Amino acid sequence: MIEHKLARLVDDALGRAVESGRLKIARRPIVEIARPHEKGHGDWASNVALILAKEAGVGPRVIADIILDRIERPPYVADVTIAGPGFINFRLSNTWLYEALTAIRTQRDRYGWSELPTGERIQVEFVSANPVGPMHVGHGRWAAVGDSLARLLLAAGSEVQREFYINDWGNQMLNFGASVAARYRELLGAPLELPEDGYRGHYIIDIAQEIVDKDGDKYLDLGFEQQGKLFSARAYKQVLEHIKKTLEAMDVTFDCWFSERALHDSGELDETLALLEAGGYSYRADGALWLRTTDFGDDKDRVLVRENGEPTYFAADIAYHRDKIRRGYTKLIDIWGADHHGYVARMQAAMAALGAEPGSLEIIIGQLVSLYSGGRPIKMSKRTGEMVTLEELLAEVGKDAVRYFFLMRGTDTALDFDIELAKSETAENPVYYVQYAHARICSILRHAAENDLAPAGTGADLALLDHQAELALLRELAEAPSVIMRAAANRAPYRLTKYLQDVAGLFHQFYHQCRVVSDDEKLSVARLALCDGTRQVIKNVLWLIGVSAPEKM
RNA sequence: GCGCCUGUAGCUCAGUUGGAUAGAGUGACGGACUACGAAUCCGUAGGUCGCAGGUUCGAAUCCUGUCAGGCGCACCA
Repeated sequence: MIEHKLARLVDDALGRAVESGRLKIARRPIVEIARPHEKGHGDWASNVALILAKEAGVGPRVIADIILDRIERPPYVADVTIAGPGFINFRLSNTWLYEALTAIRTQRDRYGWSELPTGERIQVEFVSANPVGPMHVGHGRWAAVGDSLARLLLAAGSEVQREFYINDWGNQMLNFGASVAARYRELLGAPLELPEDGYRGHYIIDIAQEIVDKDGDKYLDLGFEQQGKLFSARAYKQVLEHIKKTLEAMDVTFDCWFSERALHDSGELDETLALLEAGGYSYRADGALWLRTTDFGDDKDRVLVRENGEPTYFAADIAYHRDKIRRGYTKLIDIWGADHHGYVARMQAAMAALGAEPGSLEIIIGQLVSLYSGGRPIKMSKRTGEMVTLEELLAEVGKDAVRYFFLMRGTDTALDFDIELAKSETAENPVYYVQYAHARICSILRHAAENDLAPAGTGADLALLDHQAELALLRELAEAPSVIMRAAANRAPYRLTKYLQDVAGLFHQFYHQCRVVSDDEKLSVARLALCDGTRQVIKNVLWLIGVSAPEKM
């Protein structure tokens, strides 16, 4: 990437300045190159002279001068100047932009991807919705964020595995089963005896109805408890299938569906508890077994095994993370909703107790989603009178808009999702703005083909692209690799939507200022190459957020 | 009471890890199709970066305090 080349130029000059004794500093700082906001300040700038001023005991402009005198100027550097308080500004010649365009059109679907593997094996665990009912819109956000993050990490050169943790054990499962049993009895004529904290959703009736349809009153004589066990085992699979289908409709797939129950059955949970005890991290008090999470920064110790002998969800979760560690990932990423943030400290404490390396578990907390319709908040589904489900949202606004909207905001800010806006096919809707740019380019390329024109191959006269709109677009396209790397490093897929809007905007501007297919064949061919490169970049970045790149709309 | 997140244009939000004159979209107003997609583009207007201190060459960004909103503080998951 160009900024790395420039950083090296500055760093080399700095090295020479120090060697010659002209500049006295103890340590050379990491040279950072940034894009100035103001176009008049050149294409790239370094602030290294300002950083060094204090230590060197001379003014930043003096230091900048010293560096400037020693800096190399390869052909792609048109000009280096000092400005303001001591910024070193680079103006680049256009050749590097043409090289970037050629790279896009050579690397194709791989443009923007890292050429070097990181050597990391990263596991991303996300959604992990309880299999006791339909997913809500919040789950959709974690699905979009988690899947895009996985794609980003892959592009950044890591090996990635996606995992869904199935909470198929514990009170909620019993409760779920009991709720189905109550509905089952009701359907067969008995009065409704829903458990106090039972599930009230209509889908429970649907599930019970299915059992009635298939097996009739076969189970009616069983006790309430037995019915519950039987039905929960049977119904959760059904719900899980439903979850899977909904996620697939979002183009989100998992490499592994990990069962909590399996941890109990395999003895891994007991093993983990024994391990913690052997390490001296647990103790008995008030009839329960506790983990000393306060030793690792939690504000109170946490129960592992209840007074009644049942392990807590936390205990199972520790066994689960131990299992992950043993599978050999170099990094674990969990994506949780904001309603679980209170759980972070104890989980990190447990990781430390397990002897995991600090930082090996990253927990991303996503803030919650609120639904709106034309600016008015909605909580309930019109159809069912219950929570709006992810499935309904997908059916209503479509996969592309759902994924795009879920990635329009930083993960740590609350998200307002306006259904009417997502459905609208107008300028207000950024999904269409970006997709329109892609479709428009495809249309131009089709039009060109009808006139026997094709984008220039490599070695064509790209230097004809010197209109300011062309150069601005080229500059933006050339940034894709660093945008992608930064988004991956910051676990911030939402930056991709911003970038897409910038690229699409610059393309539309270019389109209005520069006629692509014209009588000037050479210029047409060069501009078609620019169109083709833009199309490729939009397509690649859309893939990273899981949104389609339509050729027609 | 404690912890996490968030306060930036009328509205919804960016702001690339501390840089130069804080940016988009939308809404409002005014313009641009006899040629490649007007789902587009151009122009105008709009700011005490919640508030008060501090750190330094330099702060929307870091620190402290404070106000406001969201979420959470289980032997639930």
